[in-house]
Amino acid sequence: MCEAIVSPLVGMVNKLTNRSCISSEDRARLLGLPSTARLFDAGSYLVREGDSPSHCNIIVSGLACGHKITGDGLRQIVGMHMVGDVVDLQLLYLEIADHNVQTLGRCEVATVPRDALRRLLVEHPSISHAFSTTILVDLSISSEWLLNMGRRDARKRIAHLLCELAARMDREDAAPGQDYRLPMTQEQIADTVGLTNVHTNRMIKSLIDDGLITFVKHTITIPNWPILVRYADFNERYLHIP
Amino acid sequence: MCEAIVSPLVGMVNKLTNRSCISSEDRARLLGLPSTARLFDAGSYLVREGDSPSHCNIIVSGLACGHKITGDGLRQIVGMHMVGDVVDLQLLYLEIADHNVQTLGRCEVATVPRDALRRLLVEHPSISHAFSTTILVDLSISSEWLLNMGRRDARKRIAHLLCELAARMDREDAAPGQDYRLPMTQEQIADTVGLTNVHTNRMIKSLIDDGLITFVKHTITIPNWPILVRYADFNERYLHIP
DNA sequence: CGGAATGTTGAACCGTTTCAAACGGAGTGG
DNA sequence: CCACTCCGTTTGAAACGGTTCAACATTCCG
Repeated sequence: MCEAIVSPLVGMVNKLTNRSCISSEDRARLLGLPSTARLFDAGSYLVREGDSPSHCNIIVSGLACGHKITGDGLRQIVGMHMVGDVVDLQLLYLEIADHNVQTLGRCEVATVPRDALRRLLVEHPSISHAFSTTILVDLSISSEWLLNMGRRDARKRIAHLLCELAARMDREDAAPGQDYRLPMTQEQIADTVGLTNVHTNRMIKSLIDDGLITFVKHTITIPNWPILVRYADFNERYLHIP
Repeated sequence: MCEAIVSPLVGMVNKLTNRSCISSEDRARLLGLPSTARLFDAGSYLVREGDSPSHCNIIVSGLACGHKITGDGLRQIVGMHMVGDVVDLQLLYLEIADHNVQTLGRCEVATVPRDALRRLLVEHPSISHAFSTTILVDLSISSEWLLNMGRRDARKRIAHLLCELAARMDREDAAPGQDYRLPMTQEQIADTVGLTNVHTNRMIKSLIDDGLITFVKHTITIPNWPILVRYADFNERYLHIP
């Protein structure tokens, strides 16, 4: 019995394969990309606005977020990246990054030369197809976030985010409504849903008090999934889970 | 002097060519797609959430928007489409639409069989590259909208939107700060920035009173572009205009 | 010209922010 | 092992920005 060395890119390949049909040769090509994995502390920057890095980052374990900052220093988180995600998909086709990417909690990240990845994209349509699909799903999530921030009140907004994360989290058992680890501070949640940390705290409290969720030690539990889903007006269609 | 018949797709091809390097053969292939153009009244639906249409829509003239609706009927506009845009890029790689697309003002729209377009994508990497770039720019705009809605107050939010539209509008002279036609009602602007129509009205009024903009007969004028840009905290980097 | 859609205004109300202070837990050094 | 600090959470009270509702004015369009 010999344990094969697992590429840090398996997460990425699995995710791409789920979303799109990729031949086993193409899978092998992706896994064959030169990559190095590294461990980052919570709050490390992986990409900074204005950068034009020569490497792409892929989450191997942990969580990261993309964010932007206004002229007067207010922060808005514009996306969440989970295991298997390429956090800088932007750089596949655009030259400079227009937002920052930062780890949430400790995070293992694989690095791949941008050029090597780009070469695969032009040479193998099905790989390019898979990445494009991923970008479209990101865009779709982004649209739902706009709806969430623009048209739902604070409590629903947070509930909706928690539903989405539950649905997107990579877990062995597919059933939602289980616990999941959420290595975010309440301030970061606030920056995700466009509220203040104080008000976010009150609303989370009230969700807990009403028994809709549990939130201890960075672990979210959803005791009754259908109830939270209905309350949050959550419809997972926009996630395009196959 | 014989006037050549112009394909309704020239707008699209120009836009793609601006963003990405496309050979003249590929340009010809795109222009050669079978297409039919049609005129739509204001408020016509081009795509509905849940649809899986067999055709893609491209704006030939006019303006359209994408929007989503919450469970209790509140609307949020999640994207704006101008001439040359494929309004249902989603459908290039995903099967079902997760938001609606509706015209704003009268709108000329070209229609292309989805399969024909998809075939071009797999056969010609540079075409696929161009569309992917477009999707990434849309995603980038979406992120900036999140920042705008989440972290800027009502007046700035509207000012920022008006700057963005000025910068994105397809005009002969590239200089911003000129007039542009904006065939939207204030209610639609409200639905774009996540406010009520009443408050939107007051804020637009106050922008006008302070001389930052002019807005008569669906035409926006920006008398002093740098001042509005600074006020709105607008940085066009996220538009990735080449 | 008439009716419907859109824009405008006022006043009361409420959800969210702001500011300030206290609490709790984790990690560090004496 | 305790005292200390740091960071994140919690709570209260007051202020503010944006909403709501309702009425009226204006523009658009058939």
